[in-house]
Amino acid sequence: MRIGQLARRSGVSVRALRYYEEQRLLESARTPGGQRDYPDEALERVQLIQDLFAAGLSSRTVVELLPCVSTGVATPAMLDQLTVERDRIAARIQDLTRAKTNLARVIENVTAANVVQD
Amino acid sequence: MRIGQLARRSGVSVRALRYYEEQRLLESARTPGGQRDYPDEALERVQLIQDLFAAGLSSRTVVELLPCVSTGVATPAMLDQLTVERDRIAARIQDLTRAKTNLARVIENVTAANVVQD
DNA sequence: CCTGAACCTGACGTCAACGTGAGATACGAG
DNA sequence: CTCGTATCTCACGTTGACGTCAGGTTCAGG
Repeated sequence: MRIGQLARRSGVSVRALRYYEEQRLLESARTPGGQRDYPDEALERVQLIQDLFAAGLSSRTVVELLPCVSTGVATPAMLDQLTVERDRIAARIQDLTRAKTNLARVIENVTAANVVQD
Repeated sequence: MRIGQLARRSGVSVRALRYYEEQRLLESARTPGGQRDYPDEALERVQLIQDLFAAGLSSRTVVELLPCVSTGVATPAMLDQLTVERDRIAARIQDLTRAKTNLARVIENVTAANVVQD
């Protein structure tokens, strides 16, 4: 599969895929002409990378954790980092939940009676 | 209260407070000598700003919504934006929850038996 | 009056995850 | 062989929320 097709399938840009390779998050074989050629598993991998990015992990962290995420084998240090990140995400969820509750309360109050003309 | 004290109390940097003023998120009186002088309510306001930033709102969005958040009075457009932001946060929480579940599963699998020496 | 800490206004630096050309090469159909 | 589209490698631009440095001013205590 070439880069354009992988981009369309995964929903990320061609530029992003090249960036992932530059960051060593994703590798590719090359055609004799030098164009990237991805195996089918690349699709899952890209989606996983997006998930981790969406969770707020940096590319540096992702590149450290990807091996054990995909192979299931980890060093104690990697295991440590995994739990650190999981806890960070949990804390972030708490923050967001608080913020959502705040906004919802504001909406309640405003909806009640205080909507005003422009 | 001067800027250094507000910074210490709120836990944000002096630079950040000046930035908030630049973005019209926070105003200040001035001493005859030109130094910023904040009322006590500024502390709550800074914390609110931090909350909204933490929720992923941009300063532009915050400056639009702050009036109704603090006064409880909104135009229909503001009400709209409020719900948009609340829903965005809700969606983000979903994403994070998925990512957390993923990481937790990886941790489970790894913890089982596959921890390896460095 | 003096001094050190705190404050002031620019204005440029940072960092991550790409966006956006520029100019050249590869691929597939006809 | 040709043409159009896809892809390649630099390499600089973008965005947001500040960090940081420079050079000068204000404030409070002694």
